Amino acid sequence: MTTEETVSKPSNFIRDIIDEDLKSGKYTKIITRFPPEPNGYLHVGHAKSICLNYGIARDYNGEFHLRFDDTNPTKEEQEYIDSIKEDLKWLGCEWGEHEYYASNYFQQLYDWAVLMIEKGLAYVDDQTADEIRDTRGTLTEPGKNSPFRDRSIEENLDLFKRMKSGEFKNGEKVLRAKIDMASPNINMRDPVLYRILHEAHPRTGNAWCIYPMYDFTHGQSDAIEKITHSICTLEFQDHRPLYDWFIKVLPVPAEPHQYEFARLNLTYTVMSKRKLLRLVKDNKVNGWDDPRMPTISGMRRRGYPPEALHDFCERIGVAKANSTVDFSLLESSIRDNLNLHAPRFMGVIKPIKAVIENYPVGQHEYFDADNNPEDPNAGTRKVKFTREIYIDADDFMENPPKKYFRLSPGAEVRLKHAYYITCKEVIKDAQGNITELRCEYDPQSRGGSSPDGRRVKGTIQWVSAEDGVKAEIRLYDHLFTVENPDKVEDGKDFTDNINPDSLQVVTDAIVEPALAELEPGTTAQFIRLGYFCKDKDSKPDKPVFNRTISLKDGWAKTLAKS
RNA sequence: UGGGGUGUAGCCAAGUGGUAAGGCACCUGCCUUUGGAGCAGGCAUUCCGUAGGUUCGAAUCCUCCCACCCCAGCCA
Repeated sequence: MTTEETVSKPSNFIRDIIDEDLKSGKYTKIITRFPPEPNGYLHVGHAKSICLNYGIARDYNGEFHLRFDDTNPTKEEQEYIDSIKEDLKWLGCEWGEHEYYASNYFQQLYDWAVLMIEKGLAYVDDQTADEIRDTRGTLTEPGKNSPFRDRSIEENLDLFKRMKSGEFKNGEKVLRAKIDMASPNINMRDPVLYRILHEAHPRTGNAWCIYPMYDFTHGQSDAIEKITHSICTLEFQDHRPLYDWFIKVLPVPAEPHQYEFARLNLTYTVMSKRKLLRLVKDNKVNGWDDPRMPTISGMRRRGYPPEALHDFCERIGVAKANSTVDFSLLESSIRDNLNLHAPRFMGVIKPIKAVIENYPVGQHEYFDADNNPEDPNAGTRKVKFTREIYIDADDFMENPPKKYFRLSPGAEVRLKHAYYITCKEVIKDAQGNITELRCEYDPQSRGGSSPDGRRVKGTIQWVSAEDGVKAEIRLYDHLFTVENPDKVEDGKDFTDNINPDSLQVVTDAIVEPALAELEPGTTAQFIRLGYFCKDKDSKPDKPVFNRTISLKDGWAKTLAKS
């Protein structure tokens, strides 16, 4: 019998194209690129593109370039450049020496623009932005030629040079390609190549006051870097003819090709930089790295492992159909990864004190607790057991329903790693709130099983009242209450769908002391509760944890069904 | 009434003329010192957007139609 070890490598239509290009000898080396505009933070949609581009370069022994598409200084900032690089590194991308900026090519692009003029393929237009818009035509009607379209080459050359030298104000003139104002593809109706922007650029400072447009920049930058497969999202499909036109008309050093795939949409969130920026600017969240944000930095702070994001990007596939992925698919990748790798600890979010009446006052002992049942190499740690402990309020019910096998009066439950205990008495305050549980333990059940072999179904976590540490816990839920936040009635917008309960802060949780020692950024499992990531806001005496994701709750499901 | 795309299960997604992969979700059991995890099974009655056609045979080829997405920035 033979078992075929098929390591599932991602397959998609782009890789199919690359396979063919390699097979036909069109290329011998594949070069891809990730081309962010530094005008915001990266989000999980970018992660999809990164995994696609970087994954291809890696799997085909090719080359991966990071290229900032920094052609619009009115929106771009160094802070964004820095954050993008940090996020890419965290995702495990290595671009080595291949860090590029479209702004590196400004001079070459300018020279090519001059060449376009010389070939009669570009002209300086004096029309205002409004006039250009009004003469562009509509989806069904052709546009009208600009009255400046037939200027002489000499005049165009002169004007363009004067645009560059700063003689004109913003908006006074633009350089346009001379293609076809009647083209059914609006992108071909004499697109603007250069606009005047008296604005300092994060990289080039005040060296330029004219900046190339995306269409005049992207393909040529690809060609300069000898990118073989320029992969972008669907909305650029209409730009491909223009992309190809520049490549054909200009003496570029290579002939790259553009391929488009569908961008990622996720339920319960928004995925446009514009909207994410708004959430940040309007203080709907606490910054770009708020753990509720779908940004890479938000997910990092939330405690999502980068490997889980890779796994997710692999699972969703790459295709051309618009789609919205269930958030639960992302959660599945997160849980799968964390289950295997996250160390386990005990903590209680809503502590109730339980006193083990028959456990001697002043006595204590240590139990060995496995750090990760999924990973024998994770080892064990000591947890301290004492007469007074805390358990979670959710693990006790005075009047439990059927099949509830946690603690209740007279019921027996197993304390994880320790003993069986039985609740003997419930102490309440004047208002009737439970303040303390009086319990008894079975000394025979040390380690969590008894010689008589009796079955105790329920196992709960606990923390010693002697060495438990107080902690702040931030419980997160979806940022929006509906699957598609953009679907709103007239007069409303996506912010009307913000979930008012997306963040709940618990300040008096109690956790094992070992958790206070964890490095910020570490994600651990709190047994039976979920995964929690130590936040950078932690203080030595007051650790702070972000709930990354809860554990699946089978009990909640059976409750819901009954 | 222009151009460019896309329609396979609740959500993603393979499939490229030979009789509908896989994952998520969901449902059943089993197991369990996390009601987690794991294991076993179920989950598109040949309706693969719809209607025709070609073919021994069609999700795959052809034709009509329908639905949805993108494009009229001196944004990317």
